[in-house]
Amino acid sequence: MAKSSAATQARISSAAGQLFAQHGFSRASLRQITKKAGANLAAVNYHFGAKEDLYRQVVLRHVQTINRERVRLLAQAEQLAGDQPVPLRAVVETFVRPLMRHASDPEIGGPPFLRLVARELIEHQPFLREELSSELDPVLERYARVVSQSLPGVSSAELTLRLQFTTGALLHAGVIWHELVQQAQAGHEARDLDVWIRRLVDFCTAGLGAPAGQS
Amino acid sequence: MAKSSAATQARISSAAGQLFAQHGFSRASLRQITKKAGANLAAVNYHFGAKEDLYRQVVLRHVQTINRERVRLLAQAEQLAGDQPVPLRAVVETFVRPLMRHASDPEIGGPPFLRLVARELIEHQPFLREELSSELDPVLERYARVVSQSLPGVSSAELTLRLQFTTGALLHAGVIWHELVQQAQAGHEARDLDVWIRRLVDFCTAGLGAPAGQS
DNA sequence: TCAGAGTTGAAACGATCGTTTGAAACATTA
DNA sequence: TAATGTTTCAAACGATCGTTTCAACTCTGA
Repeated sequence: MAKSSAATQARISSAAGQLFAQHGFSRASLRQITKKAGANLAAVNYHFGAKEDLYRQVVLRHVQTINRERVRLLAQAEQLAGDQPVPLRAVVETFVRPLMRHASDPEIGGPPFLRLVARELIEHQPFLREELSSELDPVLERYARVVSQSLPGVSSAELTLRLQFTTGALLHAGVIWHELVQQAQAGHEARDLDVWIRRLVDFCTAGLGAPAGQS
Repeated sequence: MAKSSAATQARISSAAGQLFAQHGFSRASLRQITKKAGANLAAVNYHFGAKEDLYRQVVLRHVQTINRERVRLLAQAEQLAGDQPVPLRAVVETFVRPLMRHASDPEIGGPPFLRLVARELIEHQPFLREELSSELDPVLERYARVVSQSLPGVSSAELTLRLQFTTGALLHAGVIWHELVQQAQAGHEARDLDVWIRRLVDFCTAGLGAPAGQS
């Protein structure tokens, strides 16, 4: 019986992921979600508790997946660099690529999910703010340390800020990329994602390594 | 009698601006708005039509104010440069400063309004998408032309994209700046805004002028 | 001064929302 | 098979929403 329960939860979670991403927390109704999932309306409250709990679970699942992949790639790059500092461009790649890949893969999240993350960073829904911070902040601090080794001339406060700017550029880029792909009736696929990532990495690498303190 | 009508509309519009910014379109209710404005619930539909019309008016008012100031500063910078290309850094300043100033001035919009703009660029509410695009796109194209003169080595497509990245970094920076100011119990005020803008301009200027096409 | 347009007000309408309820259906264990 | 715990289901609850209605009020112009 536990099998049926898990399957229902998975269907609801998947449908919720798509509808929350498309319409946001308050506009995606539980009736929409359960209908798309082929489940009963009451199933959400039975399996997940309140609507907020379902939302929390969906958002954190995406963010955790991306962050795990980032940490994995970053460790790999560090190993490759040996005792030299990791090249800045390689660090940025590990920061950008997992999120863009996640956004471009319909299997795991698909383009719309990026809006979900971007929206969440803007809205900071009170009931999820802390959990999201405790998930994101350690990774950002890790990146700040690694980047500071590649850029010894830039202060720590400056780098923390620039990583935030990078995050903003990345999120906005992802949202726009999604819209462009939708308009351009597909046809490009994976290669274009690589071009997009390269341009984004160009931009962010230069920004992170900018000469500091001009007037 | 027209005087009373205009005053009521202004109170509603102001209250709506604050509440839409804080809670978003669907979560800010007309009952909240009219209560804050000291007006009757029916006054919104009487003076503005539907809730969507009120929202549209509020968002466009902010965006138009910022864009007018951008164009003004850009023309001023062009005049100062004579027949030389405008220095890239100066162009970025005219792009960044009006939005950050608008966001930091409680009189005209205040910090929360930035969330409203950022959210709108993510959500693209269907009923306002076109109007917002027709307001933003010409300005972005204007900037693409000016920047391309300062950066003759970068292709037009690349620059358009980099301006989008700049927009993303700018919006995210504004949202975060608002949160930090709230946490840090003020005390810093205008000087800190300038530091913040300088750092953001450092980042974006370097990003826009990045060497293109690395692997 | 008085008819009439413009504006405000209280109340209600219909719709949708998240959540709860209690019975039916199901699988599992004794 | 009988008993037990788990999951599904249809239905309803209470609350809130945007909008409409229509009477009361206010000010203008002849």
